[in-house]
Amino acid sequence: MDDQELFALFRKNGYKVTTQRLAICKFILSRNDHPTAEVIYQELRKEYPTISLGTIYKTLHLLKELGLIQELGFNEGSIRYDPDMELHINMVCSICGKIYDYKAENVKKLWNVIISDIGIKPDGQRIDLYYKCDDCKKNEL
Amino acid sequence: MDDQELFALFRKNGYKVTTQRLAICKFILSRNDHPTAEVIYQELRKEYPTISLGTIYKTLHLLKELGLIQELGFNEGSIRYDPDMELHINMVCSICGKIYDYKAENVKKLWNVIISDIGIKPDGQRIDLYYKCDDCKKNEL
DNA sequence: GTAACTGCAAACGCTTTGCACTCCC
DNA sequence: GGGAGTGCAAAGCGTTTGCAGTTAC
Repeated sequence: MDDQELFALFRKNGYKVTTQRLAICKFILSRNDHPTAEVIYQELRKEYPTISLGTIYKTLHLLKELGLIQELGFNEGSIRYDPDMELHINMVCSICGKIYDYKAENVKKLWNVIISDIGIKPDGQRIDLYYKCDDCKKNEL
Repeated sequence: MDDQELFALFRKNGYKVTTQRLAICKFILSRNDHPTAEVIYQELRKEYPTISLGTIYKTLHLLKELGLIQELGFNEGSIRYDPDMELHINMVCSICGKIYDYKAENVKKLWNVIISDIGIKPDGQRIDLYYKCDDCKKNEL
């Protein structure tokens, strides 16, 4: 999604285009490790020293409303933000908490079988798979 | 799981058996709607007026450590506690937030196919399916 | 008897809110 | 110019922690 499309999407929904919104939006859309608000804040502060956490949260809510991202609550305390709205598996390291997305045609196919088994119309889904990542496995010895 | 088994499990792990622990434990194991700590507190307060939220949280952590329950972080703010440690789908109403578990042999079978596709050894998983429950669908009209 | 547990209240951390100032349109 | 958006700081809320008194064993 390029600047043009973002501009259009914001305006269409009656929101103004600001430097902060663009920056937050482009940042979150470019990451697939599901950063927390704090991580986004610390990263963006380097380029925009006056940006505030309040603005980060308000913008993230806006992006959620526009359907660009989803919120994933974990029990580590904070919420993570995931810009991938398609069906995928969140691969979560059960030790360090690192996350990456796993996407495959077969997952979609099998998921559709499950959905039709249950017989309801889904609004969305969240699939987490907990495992030990390579780095953490090494350090376990 | 009856009282005898709970007693044994606690003692085996070096924990004392107290009235509060038994009550919290039996309460959470008997529910499949994944209550929050606050809900557990309000319910148990009826029978045990002096029980405290602190004790609820400490006991829930203990039960998690013993592998009897899992914590599910949602973005509504609070954590929910799920006593079903087997593979299942959390059916979450995207409007009212009500949850029930969906379990089926076919889900396990299909999930195993996905796991072997990915090729890792899983530590656990969490599968949420968001949909509109019958009550909420009715009220939408 | 004593170590572990409870209840209470204070502390904590993430998120939300309110408000004066600023900037988009 | 006007209203939406930002930044700041205070408030909110679920959860954790510390400690004196209590209980299991």
